[in-house]
Amino acid sequence: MRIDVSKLLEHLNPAQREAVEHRGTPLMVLAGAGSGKTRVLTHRVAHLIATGDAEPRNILAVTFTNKAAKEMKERIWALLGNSHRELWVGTFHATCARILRGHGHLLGFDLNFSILDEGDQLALAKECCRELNLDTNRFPPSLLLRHVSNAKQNFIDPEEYMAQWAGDYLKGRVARFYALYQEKLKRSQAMDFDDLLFFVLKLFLEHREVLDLYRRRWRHVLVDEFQDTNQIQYRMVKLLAEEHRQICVVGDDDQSIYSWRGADPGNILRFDRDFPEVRIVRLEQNYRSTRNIIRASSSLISKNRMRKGKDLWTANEPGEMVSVYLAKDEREEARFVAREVRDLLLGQKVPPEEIAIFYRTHAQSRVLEEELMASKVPFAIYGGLGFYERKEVKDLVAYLRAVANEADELSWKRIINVPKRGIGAKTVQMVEKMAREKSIPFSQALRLWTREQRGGSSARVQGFIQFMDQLREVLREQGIAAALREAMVRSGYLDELRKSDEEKAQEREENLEALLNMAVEHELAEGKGEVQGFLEKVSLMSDLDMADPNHGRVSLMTLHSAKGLEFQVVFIVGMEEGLLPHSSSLKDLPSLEEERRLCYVGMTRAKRRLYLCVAGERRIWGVLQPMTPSRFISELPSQCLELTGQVSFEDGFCPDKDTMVGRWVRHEVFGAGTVVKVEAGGERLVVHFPGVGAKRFVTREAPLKWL
DNA sequence: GACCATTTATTTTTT
DNA sequence: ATAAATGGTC
Repeated sequence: MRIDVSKLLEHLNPAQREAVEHRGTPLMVLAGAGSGKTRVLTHRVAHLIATGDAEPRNILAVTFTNKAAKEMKERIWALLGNSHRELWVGTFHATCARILRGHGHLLGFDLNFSILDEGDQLALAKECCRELNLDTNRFPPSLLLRHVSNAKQNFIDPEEYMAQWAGDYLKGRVARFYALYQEKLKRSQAMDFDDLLFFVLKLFLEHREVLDLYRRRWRHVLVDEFQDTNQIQYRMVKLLAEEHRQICVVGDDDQSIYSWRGADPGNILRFDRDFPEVRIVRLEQNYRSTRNIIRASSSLISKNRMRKGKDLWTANEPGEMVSVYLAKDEREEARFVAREVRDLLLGQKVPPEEIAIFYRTHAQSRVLEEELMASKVPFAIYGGLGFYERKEVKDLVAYLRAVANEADELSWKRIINVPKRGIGAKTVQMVEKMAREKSIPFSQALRLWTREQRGGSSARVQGFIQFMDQLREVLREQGIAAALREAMVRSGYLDELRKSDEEKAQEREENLEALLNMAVEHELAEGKGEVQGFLEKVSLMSDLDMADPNHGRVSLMTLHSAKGLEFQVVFIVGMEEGLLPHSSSLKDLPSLEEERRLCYVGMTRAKRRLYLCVAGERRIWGVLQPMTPSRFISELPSQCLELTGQVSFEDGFCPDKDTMVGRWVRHEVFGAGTVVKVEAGGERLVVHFPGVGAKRFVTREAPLKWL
């Protein structure tokens, strides 16, 4: 099929066009929020194909989320007029999983290896702690896992870690933990998320022929959200591209909000160094938001010192002011949001899916849910527990994993007594010991154990094994969905669920039904025998990806999950010191700046209308605490703000002087401002008014009211 | 092995 | 406030 090349370039601005047409040297696109980043990526891929510069199978495009990958694929197909299965667009993790299915055997991995999610990891970590007699108060599994993850992201294996840190009190223990953790993973033929990346890099470094294969295959490499790449991802990409140098990375340092997870925005600078002939294109025109929103956001982000610098501008109309609402407490804040949302829906006919409410922490969603519910506003919450993390879904998937990968000890142990079969911890312990002693997989030890033991639970174990063998047959002969149904019904799982007096039983059953439907769908798309692909999908998908065409619902989510989305109307709630910026980020400048970027990301999601909400007091962990408006609000230019809401502190209320700094006051003439300094033991105050500047007052006589 | 009481720890989390 | 994890008892 022929595609009109000039048509592809038609609706692009000069910078976008350059990014699409550029050839010959590495390319870095610094794309501001709403500047058409995805557009550039999709058009570039389509352009590569349309001009004949590349075959679909020679292109690798990596993203961070399945959702982004899916969107990109669909948009490219739309441009090209048909679907290209040979075109590889996927997340880093899915790409790595695929590579390892193909070549993992070179590192001793079974083709059917399992992928552990966070819950599985934690379960395994706890096991390790128990075996190592680690005091979980002093060394919480989550902390140990964090260290391990860090090590993996820096490509440090257990031996190297041990050699480096054996003498260190904490890290010496981490080292032992790391070694055992990896050993258990290997024994289970399992990998965690970091392993997928780690082992691909290892594969590339130790087996040049594999690297060469992929270098020849993927002659064009494109990376989305480049600011979010970690050390190991960067090295992977670099290895793939350093020979042909046909690489295009797209990112925005101002939207780097995952550095606490290992993302290293320094890779942007590193790219400059490793590919000195790089062509840099800046996309600075924003097509998404009104001028007021852009002005407020740009002003905020300009307060960051560590940035590459970009000037975002827009030709859009000024639009409405950014609303700052001062509420008495979180309840009143939620009521305001609910009331406003209702008005937008009914009065102004904004469709619900064009409205979003963002917060810093999940804990904040509860009041909002209650108030929205009370106002009969349809809404959906994203994040929190993902579909595949739900207990009942994980249980059922564990059955599938156990038969697909006999070595998967974690899965076997998970389901051995679910539903209850009278096989308890004692039995599991004994079988485990046996498996260790004979160095055989857990499932094999189970079989052996029934042969050697009489009485006790051995008959029940026998029954369990028989059931699993049967399940394997069903899977082989009738496919995934049939096997899931078998595991659900014939095991007695569903009966137990129905009998339980749990109030969520109904919901759980619906989830299982949804899982079955997904299995059927997968079979239709990929074929009945494709268990591995199904399990991979299940492990690598988050519920954010499933966020179905969330039609007819207002979206609630954390600021982190808001990245990459856009809405007509956006509310950011909890704009208070300690929440945004979060208290844990006040210790150093880099984390404070990341909080500012987080706020920036949230603000730039809004197309037409932006609300920032502040509560004067808030219940945190059950205790009522006075709150101060976020410094980020005072960093916005007052000309594009509209301050509304109740006065939330009584007149004359004077907190002690340590907590006065940062407090908001209202001045008869200057309007709202924040206290920036307390002088002479509280007798004088320096107050900063947005757009006016700093003013000094005698506290007693100042015409100020606390907000 | 199951159940109830007490204790404990709560940032964000694309995969 | 809350939920999960632990520890004791039956």
